[in-house]
Amino acid sequence: MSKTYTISDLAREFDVTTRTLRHYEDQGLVTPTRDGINRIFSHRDRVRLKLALRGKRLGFSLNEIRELFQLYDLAHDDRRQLEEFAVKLERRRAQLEQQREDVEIMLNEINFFAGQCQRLLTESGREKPVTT
Amino acid sequence: MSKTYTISDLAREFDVTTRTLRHYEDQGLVTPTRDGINRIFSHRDRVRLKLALRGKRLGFSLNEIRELFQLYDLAHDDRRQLEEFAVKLERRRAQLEQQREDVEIMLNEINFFAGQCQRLLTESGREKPVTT
DNA sequence: CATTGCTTTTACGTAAACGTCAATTCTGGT
DNA sequence: ACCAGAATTGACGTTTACGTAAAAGCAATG
Repeated sequence: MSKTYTISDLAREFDVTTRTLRHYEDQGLVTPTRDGINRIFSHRDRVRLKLALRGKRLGFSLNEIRELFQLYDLAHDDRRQLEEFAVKLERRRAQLEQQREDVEIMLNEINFFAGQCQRLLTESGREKPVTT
Repeated sequence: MSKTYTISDLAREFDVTTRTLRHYEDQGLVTPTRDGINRIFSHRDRVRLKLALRGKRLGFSLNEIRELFQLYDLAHDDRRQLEEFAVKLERRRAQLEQQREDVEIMLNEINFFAGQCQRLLTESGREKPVTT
């Protein structure tokens, strides 16, 4: 008997609304069982939610995320599915490597601009010195 | 007299539709001049487009991107604007560092799964050997 | 000069990812 | 028994980022 979560447990923990969790169920990203009418989320659901939110931060759509989940679930037996999975993983990898590059470039730019800002701010600070 | 571009020049180069470029003009991301009725994009527009598309790949909204452009344009004189700019840069930096971490995690996962796939595929390849 | 090709504006359409009621229902506590 | 605080299911609304179709204007080319 492993740990379970209510909808608001997960909502709190991951800082999303309950609406979001219901929506993710509709989209097949999580598959909570029921206690009567109430949703019960498993540890697996929690993991999937975490993965989904990471995917989202990286700009993936819920469809893409679900597709990966499905392929991961199905790809164990079927060879065709497995090959398809491998292909999609390659695409993702390429995309992620592009993204890694983008992140580095932007971080460099931001560091540069932040430096400029600091310079300008401290300069104008000296022009108009504080009374302390 | 520096180089200029037509709408389809840029569309081709960056692999977007002309509709997208018009939309970006509406949103104030690019500011082409006119030759009669036709748009003429400058080098500056090209740079901004490139920045905008990088921002998009990282999941930023057009609003956020435009905001950064505006702040960058205005932040040279006004100290308040400059401080605001610095604050927003910090937020972006935090977000990008989160994203960098996300990318690394996902790349590791993908590498792991891709490895599994290869293993399974070559295994099943041996079970059913090719006739060559 | 007619066609082809690229451009324009206007304007409605759409998919994704939830937000936001509304109307109930359930449950724990007093 | 009763009330407050979560939970539920619809179902319509909203924002973003374009897609798409329609109607029209220039420009070169055969």
